[in-house]
Amino acid sequence: MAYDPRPVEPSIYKRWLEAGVFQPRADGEPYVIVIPPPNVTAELHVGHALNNVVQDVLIRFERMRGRAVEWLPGTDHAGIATQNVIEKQLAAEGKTRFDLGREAFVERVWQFVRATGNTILEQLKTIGCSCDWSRTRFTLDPAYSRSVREVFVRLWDEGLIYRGHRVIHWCPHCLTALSDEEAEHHETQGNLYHIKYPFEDGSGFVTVATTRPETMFGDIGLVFNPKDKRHAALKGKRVKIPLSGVVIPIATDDAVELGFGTGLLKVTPAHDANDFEIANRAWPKEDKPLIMTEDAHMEKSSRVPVDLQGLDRFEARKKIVKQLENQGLLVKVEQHQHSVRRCYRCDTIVEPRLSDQWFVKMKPLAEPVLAAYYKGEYDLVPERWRASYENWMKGMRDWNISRQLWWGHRIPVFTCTNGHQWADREDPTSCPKCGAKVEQDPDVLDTWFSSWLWPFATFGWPEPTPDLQRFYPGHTLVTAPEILFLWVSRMLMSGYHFMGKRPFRTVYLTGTVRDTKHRKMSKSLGNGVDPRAVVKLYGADALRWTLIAGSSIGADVILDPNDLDTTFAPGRNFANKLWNIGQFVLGQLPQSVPSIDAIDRRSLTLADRWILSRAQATVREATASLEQFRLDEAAKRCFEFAWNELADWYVEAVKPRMTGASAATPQAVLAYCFDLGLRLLHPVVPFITEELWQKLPMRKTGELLATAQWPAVRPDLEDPRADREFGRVKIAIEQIRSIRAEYRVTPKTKLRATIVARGNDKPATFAGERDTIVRLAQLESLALDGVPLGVGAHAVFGDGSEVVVALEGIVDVSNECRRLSEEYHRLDKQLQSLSARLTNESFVSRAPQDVVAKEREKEKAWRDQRDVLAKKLESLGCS
RNA sequence: GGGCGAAUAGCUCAGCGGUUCAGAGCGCCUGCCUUACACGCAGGAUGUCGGGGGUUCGAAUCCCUCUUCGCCCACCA
Repeated sequence: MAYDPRPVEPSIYKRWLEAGVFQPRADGEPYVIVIPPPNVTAELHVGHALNNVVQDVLIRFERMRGRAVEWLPGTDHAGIATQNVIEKQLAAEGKTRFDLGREAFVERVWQFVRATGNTILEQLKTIGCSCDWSRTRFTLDPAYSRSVREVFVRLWDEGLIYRGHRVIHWCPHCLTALSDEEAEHHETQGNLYHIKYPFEDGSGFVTVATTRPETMFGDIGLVFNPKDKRHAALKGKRVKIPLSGVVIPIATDDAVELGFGTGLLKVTPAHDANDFEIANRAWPKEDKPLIMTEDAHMEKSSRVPVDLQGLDRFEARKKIVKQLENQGLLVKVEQHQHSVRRCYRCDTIVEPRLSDQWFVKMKPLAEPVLAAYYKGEYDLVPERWRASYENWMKGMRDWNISRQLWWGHRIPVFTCTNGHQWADREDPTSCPKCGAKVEQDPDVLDTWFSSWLWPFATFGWPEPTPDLQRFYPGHTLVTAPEILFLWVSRMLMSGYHFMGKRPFRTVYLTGTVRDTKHRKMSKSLGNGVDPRAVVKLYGADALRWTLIAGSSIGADVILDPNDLDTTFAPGRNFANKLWNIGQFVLGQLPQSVPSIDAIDRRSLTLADRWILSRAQATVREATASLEQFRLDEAAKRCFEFAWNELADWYVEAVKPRMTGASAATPQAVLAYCFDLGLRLLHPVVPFITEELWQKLPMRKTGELLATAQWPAVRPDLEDPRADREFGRVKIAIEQIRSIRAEYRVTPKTKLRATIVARGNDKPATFAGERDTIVRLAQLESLALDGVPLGVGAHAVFGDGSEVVVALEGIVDVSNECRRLSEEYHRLDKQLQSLSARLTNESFVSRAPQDVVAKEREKEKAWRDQRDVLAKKLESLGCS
C-alpha cells in the first residue's frame, strides 16, 4: 500500500493549529527565531521553501527539547516592490500614481495588500512551517510604525541622521533614490567613446573617453593626473564641449587613473559620484548642473542643445554619437566591458544623480557590532563569510534612507515656514519654537529602515512588553547570503545600538537554489521549481526531505526543474518506506504495548540488544548534528536507522518471534524503536511522522508528536558487544546471499551452510541468531561445528572465521578456485602494502603509536584471513 | 581590481590527514510479486577524488600553481 500525503498533510496541520502547539509554552528557556519577513505581495518560491524549512527543522527540534519556542512570522511592506506592483496595475488602466494623488494611491495599495497580501504565509503552512501565527507582524502595523519612528527620532537626536547633498543612485523608473546595496552591479558589454573636445582658441583638440556621452553637457571641466607628463601642457587651458559649445577648464586630480583611456577625464559632477568629489576639489565654487530629468530625459536647459532636449538618455546617446561622427568629433568607439548598476527591483540602469537625501552615519553603528563579532558574541555559519562580512562592515558608507515613494513609513521630519526643522514622535500642528505652520518631509523611509528593527520591533519595542523581555535577544537567524549586508548586518547594528545586546547568537546562511546549470532560480529565467507543485505531486515531506537531506550546511542546492521525479523521489520513497514500516509495526502491536523497561532484560536477544544499541547511537549522532546545524547529517543518520537498520535487519530478523507468548519482548523493542525513529525524524518530515505517531497504541490521548519529547540517550541500552556480534551475523548472511547470487542458485533452492568460528567470538555468538541466519539467507540448515560439507563455496571473515555453503552438484570447482584466488590476491596485495608500511622504520617511529598498533592488529587479521584462503585453495586442489 | 566558494561514480552530493575512505541517494545491470513496502527486496558494475608541483612515514583530505564554473565586493571614466 502506498502512502498518499495529500489527504494527510492538511488535516495534520489543522490539528497542530487547533492544539495551539506553535505558540511558546509558558515555562522553559526561550528559543527564538524571527522569520526573514517576505514581501507582503510575494508568492512562495523554492528559495523561501529552503529557508523556512531550515528554520522549521530547528524550531521543531528545540520545541521537542522542551524550549519555549517562538518562531515569529510576518511580512515586509517592501516599499519599492509593492509600489511597483500597484503602479503597473495603474499603468494598465492608463493612469499614474500622480493621477490618484498620494492619499488615494496609498489607500489603493492598502486595499491590495489587505486583499492579496500574506498569501505567502498561508503557503508556508502547506510546507509545514510551525510559526507562532498568533504573533504575526507586518512592518506597517501601527505598533511597528511607532518603533520605526522612535528609532528615527532617537538617531536624529543623537546627530546620526543628516541631510546630504551628494550624488546618489537614482532609479529613473521607480523615481526614487536607492541605497548602495540596492543598486546592483552587473557586468555589461558597452562602448567607450573617444570624443574630441576642441580648444577654446581653436588651436586643436584633446580626446576624452567616456561610456556615457550624453552626460557631457553636464561637464564642468576636464582633469588629468598631475603625474601624467603627456598632458602637462594642458593645465589652465580651456575647451569647448562638443555640440553645445559650453567652455570648460582643464585641471589636475589624483583620482584620474594613469593608464586608462586617454588620461583625460570629463567631470560631470551632478551625474557621477566620483566626478562630484573631483569637482569639489578642483572647482569647489562651480555649479553642478543637472542635465537630466528624474525619469532620465535630457533636461530643457541652456546647456543641452535644443534638438536633444526631452529625449530619453539612450536615444540622446545614439543621436549624440551620430552628430559627433558627422562633425568629425568622434575619434573611435571601443568595445568596453564594464560594470553597470541596476535597480534591484526593476532592473533599470541606475542614473547617478545629485540630490538632497537623508543619510544615517554608519560608523558609530557599525564599529561596536564588528567589535562584538571579534569577541565572538555572535557567529556566522558557515564561517567562510567572515572575510566578506568584515570587509563590508569596515568599508560601509553612510546609508541613504530616503525614498521618493509614497508606500512606506513617512519620514518624521518637520519644517516650519520659518525654517525650524526637527524630527517628531507625533505629528505636530504648529512649530513648537515659533508657532508657524509646519510641513512634513514628503519622502518615505527605505524599507530596510523598518526591517532592520525586526528582532525587537515585533515584540513591542520601545514598550517594555513581556514579550520583549522574554524573546529578545533571539537565537538563530536563518537567511540567504544575498541579504547579509542589506539586512542582517543592519539588524545587528540596531540590536546593539537600541537594545544594547546582540539580536541573535547565530546567523545561519543558507545556500542558493539553482538549476542544473547552476543558474539562480528566477521567474525571469523560467527555471524555477514551484514548491506548491511539488507539494501537490509528492507531498510537503518529500519537498522538505530533498531540501534538507540534499544539501549540506550553507551549500547551494541544485534542483532539476525538468525532472521533478528524480529530484523528489528520495523523499517520496522514504516517506513511503516509513509508512510501510508503520503498517508492519502497528500490525504487530497489541493494545497495551509493554514498555521497554517493563520487560525482563534477560529475554532480549542479540538482535534486540543490537537495534536498541543502534537506536542510542542514532540519538547521539542526530542530536549532535542538529546542534551543529548539520541538518543533512542528522536527516541521513535517522534515515539509515529507520531503513537500513530497523527495517532491513531488525524487522526481518524479528518476524518469526512476533507470535505467541514470547512476542512481548520484540513488541516492546519494536514499539520503542519505531517511536524513537518517528521522534527523531519529526523535525524533517513532520507530517508523516505525526500521522504515524497518532496511531501508536501507547500514545496518550491528545498528545502530539510535535510537542513530544526529544529522545535522550539511554546508556543502559548501549551495547557495543551486541553491535559487534550482530555485525558478524549480518556479514554471515550477506556472504551466503552473495555466494548464492554468484552461483546463480535460485532463491527457492534451500542451501546448507556451516560456520567455522576462529576469532574472539565463539560459535555461541551465532547460535543465538541461528534461525535468523537460516531465514534471511534462505538456508535449509546451518551448522556451527565446522564439519566439512563436501564441495562448497567459502567466504572468509575479517578474523579468519569462515562460512561454507554446500554446493554439491551446483558449484563448479574451477569457478570457486578462481573466485577464492581473486580474493586471495586482492587480500595479499593489501597485506603486502600494509606490511611494507609496518616495516618502514620512519612510519613506525613517526606515526602515532595508536595508529601503528591498529595497523599491526589489522595486519594480523588480514594474515589470518589470507592463510585460511590459502588452505582452502589447497584443499580444493586449485593450482 | 579585491575577496570567497566549487571541481569526487552517468546525475545531485557526502567525506576534508591515518579503522577496506574511495561512499550515499537517484540512474544502470542481474534475480526476485519472500504474507509492511515493486515508491519494494536481494545481489552487482561504475570513479588515475579537475591538471601539475610540493609538504608528510602517509593526501580526495594540507600548501603552491594552472584550468573551468559560480558568487560577493569595488568611484578605471
